[in-house]
Amino acid sequence: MVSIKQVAKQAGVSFKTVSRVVNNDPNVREETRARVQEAIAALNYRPNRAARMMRNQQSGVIGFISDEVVTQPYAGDLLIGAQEVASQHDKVLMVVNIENDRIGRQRAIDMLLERRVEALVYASYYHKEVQVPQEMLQVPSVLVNCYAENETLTTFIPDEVQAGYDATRLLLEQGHKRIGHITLNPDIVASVKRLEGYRKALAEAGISYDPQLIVQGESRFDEAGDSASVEKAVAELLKLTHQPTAFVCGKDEFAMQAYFEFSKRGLQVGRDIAVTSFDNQRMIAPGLSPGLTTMALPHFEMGQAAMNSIFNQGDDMVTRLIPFSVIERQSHLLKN
Amino acid sequence: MVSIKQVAKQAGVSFKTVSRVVNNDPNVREETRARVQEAIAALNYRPNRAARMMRNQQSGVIGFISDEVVTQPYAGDLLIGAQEVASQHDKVLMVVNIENDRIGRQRAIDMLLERRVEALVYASYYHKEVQVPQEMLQVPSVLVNCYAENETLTTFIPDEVQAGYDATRLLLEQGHKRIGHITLNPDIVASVKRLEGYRKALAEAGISYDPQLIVQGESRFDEAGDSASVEKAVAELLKLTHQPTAFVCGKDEFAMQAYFEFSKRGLQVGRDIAVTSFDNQRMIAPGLSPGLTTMALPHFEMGQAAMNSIFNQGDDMVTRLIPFSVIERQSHLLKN
DNA sequence: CTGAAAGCGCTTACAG
DNA sequence: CTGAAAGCGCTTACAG
Repeated sequence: MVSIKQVAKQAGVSFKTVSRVVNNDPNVREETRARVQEAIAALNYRPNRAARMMRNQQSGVIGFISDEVVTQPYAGDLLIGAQEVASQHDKVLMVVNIENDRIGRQRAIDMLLERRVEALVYASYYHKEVQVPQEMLQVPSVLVNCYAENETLTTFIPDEVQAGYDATRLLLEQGHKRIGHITLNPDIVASVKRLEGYRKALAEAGISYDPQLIVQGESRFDEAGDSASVEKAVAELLKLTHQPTAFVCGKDEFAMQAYFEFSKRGLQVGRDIAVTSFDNQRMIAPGLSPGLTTMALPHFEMGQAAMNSIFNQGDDMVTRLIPFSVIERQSHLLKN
Repeated sequence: MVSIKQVAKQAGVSFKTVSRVVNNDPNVREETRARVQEAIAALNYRPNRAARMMRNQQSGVIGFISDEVVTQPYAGDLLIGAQEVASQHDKVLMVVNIENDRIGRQRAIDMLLERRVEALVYASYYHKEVQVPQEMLQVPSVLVNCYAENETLTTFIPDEVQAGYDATRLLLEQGHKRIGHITLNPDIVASVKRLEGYRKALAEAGISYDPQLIVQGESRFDEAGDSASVEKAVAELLKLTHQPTAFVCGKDEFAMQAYFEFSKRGLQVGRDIAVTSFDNQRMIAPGLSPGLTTMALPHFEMGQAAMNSIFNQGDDMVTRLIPFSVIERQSHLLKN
């Protein structure tokens, strides 16, 4: 790779002058600048960012610790949001994905700290609690889509309660009074918080809460995609004497399976039953018929917000709730 | 951040001695080594990787240009595979995701080259042709899940023909003679090559090719997830006088929609109709009932292979086909 | 407007 | 076994 000295030699100036041209220092004679620029173009010179930053005592890189965000569907939008803001500030992201047996958290942080990252983003593919490694505190750090018990770091998480509220509200507005809710694994935050939102919406509408309408679509030990549990959940809800006319599904996969269960029974979403859901999996939601109305996780927005907070160090340590987007398709409406 | 000099001072040695200890040079007296290590621990010293690499004229970083691989479902496994191999070689990945309006290709390559990446991986989220920017040729580069017309670079792509063959073969082995094929957009490689595999399997089984059995599930201008086209495709195939008894679906989303179309007509996959598909979307394939038999794209393996080729520069420029994995669930079997 | 010196945090020869 | 010098590619004062 060609260095500043070679450019200087080619242009017949000192390497300091080349540095001036590269950095747009106005104190260079036009004629000199042109000559240097010519040499730069001729040699295809690119300033060595690392050398420059070493002198300035900053690396220009931000560490992004990905707890599977790049392998889970669309959670990668977290990264995109973060990258967008970082690149506006002329920083580059160094991504390390950690996963069970592969690269561990310790290794990831070591690699990043040896590179002198200016800040650290720790992002999880689903909303959960994490143990923050002590070393993260050595540089400005934020948590995205996850939180620490002791609240030591600025945190960005999705507003699950609001999402649960919205998903339920959409159905209430259509006049439904009996709304079934097929929940996620009860150990995860999303499950608990969304149920809270569901109850809040009911309460607000003056409808009393009926625990019979709440069934788990996912037990604590479920394999991903186990369709048997949704099958059972739907069966259970439909055999109630006072049947639900609408369903809030814990995720789009549940909704997909529920559509099948309805279909088996001759029931049709959009005609006999209304459905809302969570996640907006682009693989599923638009492809169902009718299209699935669902609450999209604010992955991109969380990534952006997290990175913005890094550049606005004035902010105190806070936990910020980022709203879901309500993606309205047809499944929450009934047409006769 | 603490530097080698501060450690030296603390330990009462020259900074060169600290360097020796850090690099496990045997020529250090045990007692000295112990003293230095103590100082390192006390100050929580971490060698500055960038400084070290600058002296050695290598950055230790490999550029990963992601053409949406981190945002598309499971394509991120490409990154994971690449990262795994890179980290075995003590290299770290610098990921830049390029996307329409956000960061462009030129910008991405500039950022990476300014960081003096030792090699470049260009990965696409689906198998397609790309224009390789000239600048990529300045460093060792490989293409993953995409290819260049002029074959200037080592390339790793999925073996579409074999996958098409396998998907069809599974059905032929069950005795099916009439196999419908719902294809992807005919402009993409996967569509063409898989059809080639389909025909090869038929020919081998001595079954003549019937163009009536081939319908597009996706037109050239389709929106993602448009369910209308699969609805039409299935209808068209089922109204043939000599109906197909099995279907090869171009992707799992098609299969999901086809399941619904069958269900509407009282047909059941696994009893009346056999299905195979492509992609192994974990969001869909295991959740369908019966579970969908599908060809999984070798994302992880392609990432690994690409990175390995970077470290084995002996290899000549080649195009290597990476096999899909056949994920057998129940949908290709008929049980009476 | 231009340049020579010093230094960022390291490692690579070379001395002792 | 240990250290002083030089240098990687830059930028930051300071001279002229």
